[in-house]
Amino acid sequence: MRLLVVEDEVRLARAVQRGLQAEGFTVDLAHDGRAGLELARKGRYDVVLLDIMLPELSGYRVVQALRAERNWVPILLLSAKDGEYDQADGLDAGADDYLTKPFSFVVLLARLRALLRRGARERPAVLIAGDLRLDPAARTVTRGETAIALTTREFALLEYLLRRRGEVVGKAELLEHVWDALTPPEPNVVEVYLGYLRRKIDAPFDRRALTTVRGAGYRLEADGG
Amino acid sequence: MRLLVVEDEVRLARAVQRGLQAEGFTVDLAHDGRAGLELARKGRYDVVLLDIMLPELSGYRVVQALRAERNWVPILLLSAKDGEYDQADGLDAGADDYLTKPFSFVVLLARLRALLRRGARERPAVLIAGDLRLDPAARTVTRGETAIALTTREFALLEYLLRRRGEVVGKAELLEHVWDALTPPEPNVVEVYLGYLRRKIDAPFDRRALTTVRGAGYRLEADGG
DNA sequence: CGCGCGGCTCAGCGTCCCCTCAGGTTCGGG
DNA sequence: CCCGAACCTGAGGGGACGCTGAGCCGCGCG
Repeated sequence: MRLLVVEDEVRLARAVQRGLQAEGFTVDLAHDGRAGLELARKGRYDVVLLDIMLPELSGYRVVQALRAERNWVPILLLSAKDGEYDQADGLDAGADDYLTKPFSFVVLLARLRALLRRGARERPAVLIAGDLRLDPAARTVTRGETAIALTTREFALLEYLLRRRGEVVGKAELLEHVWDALTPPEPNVVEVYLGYLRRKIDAPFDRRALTTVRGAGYRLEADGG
Repeated sequence: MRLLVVEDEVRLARAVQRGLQAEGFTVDLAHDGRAGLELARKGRYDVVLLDIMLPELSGYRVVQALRAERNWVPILLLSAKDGEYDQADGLDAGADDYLTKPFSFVVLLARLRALLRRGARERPAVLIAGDLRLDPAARTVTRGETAIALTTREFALLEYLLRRRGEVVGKAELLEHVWDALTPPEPNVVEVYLGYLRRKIDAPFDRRALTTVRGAGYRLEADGG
């Protein structure tokens, strides 16, 4: 579960971040409205915690902007003042809930869980490169019409490469993101798994989507090979 | 739009009723938990406003009872005290939102609208995947022409998977949503019940609607297998 | 009271996956 | 052409994961 916390009060932001991380969430931070909007656009978060009073761009505007782009990520507003119109306006602009500062961590958690339960049942976008398709939600991969069965690790690797298709991705970066960073395995696993992927998504179709860039890493061709 | 207001403080209840009627809602009243539960069961309301402190049956219990019956009417809790655990418990019991008394009418309206917006999105009457049909209201399941008898737990599990058909649903998520989170059972029950379901809805028909995605969870195929 | 049923736990088993290792191959530089 | 570095690949061990049959418990009912 990935959360985004947009909050200009740095101490509070960090406290919330630590608490939520302790609960097992992955938490990104932004400290002003513009940065928050940027991140929310790209980040595919499960929930966004959004302060109303923000420098650069108010939380209210951020909600408006996201909704205008048909981005339905669940938004939990944080409001310092309890001026009722602010909150009501925020909700009408498309936020899903709000909390009044100061709030207790227990309440925050309960609200978050409620939002997550509810979910923005909008599916994450399908990743595509040529005729190669990967659906993160359904956890399926197809090339043309044929479905391809991948193991967990293979899937994670291909998803990462697809998200950065066209770019060269270093072996170290793959190790860090696709494998758990705690006890890093032999770098050789990357080669091994690239081999597995090639045999599943390239060889049977006589294609070459996965390119080795000697000394630099690997690249998934944007056109699918 | 029909609303139900369950509130023992008669003057407040009537005030809210008048206000909401002025906004164009149809508003029924109940003044204790038992009557509220009765009405909520039969009434097909779009939203229920529910006081937590109620004679006969607390609002918290009413939520529990309705959710246990898989009645997903959107519920907005009204709480007099602001003891955080009450609100958190209420939300965890399945309420959708809460307001702390005293609340302003503007905020109440905004929250209501947020709930209505949300509520309208989901909750289709009958869930379908291929020739597999599940009717939550009638509590029936059929595959093609044949009716299938399921136990309570099997039904709940299948319903959840159907609501997210095509997506992979993690074991933890199933535990959290299909089983009560209070005393979480062994994760193995999920496997056990998936086995039961397979024997009832897949094996007799020589189909494979329920797919295991090793390391990730289970997926109910959108086309029914 | 005995019985059946539904819900759950447990332990055993088979399978699949992940990772390592070692030997082979390719590539580029000198 | 030679050499080393980088990469590929087949084989295999060990562990994680999921499935299933057996069994226990509580409950409702005849």
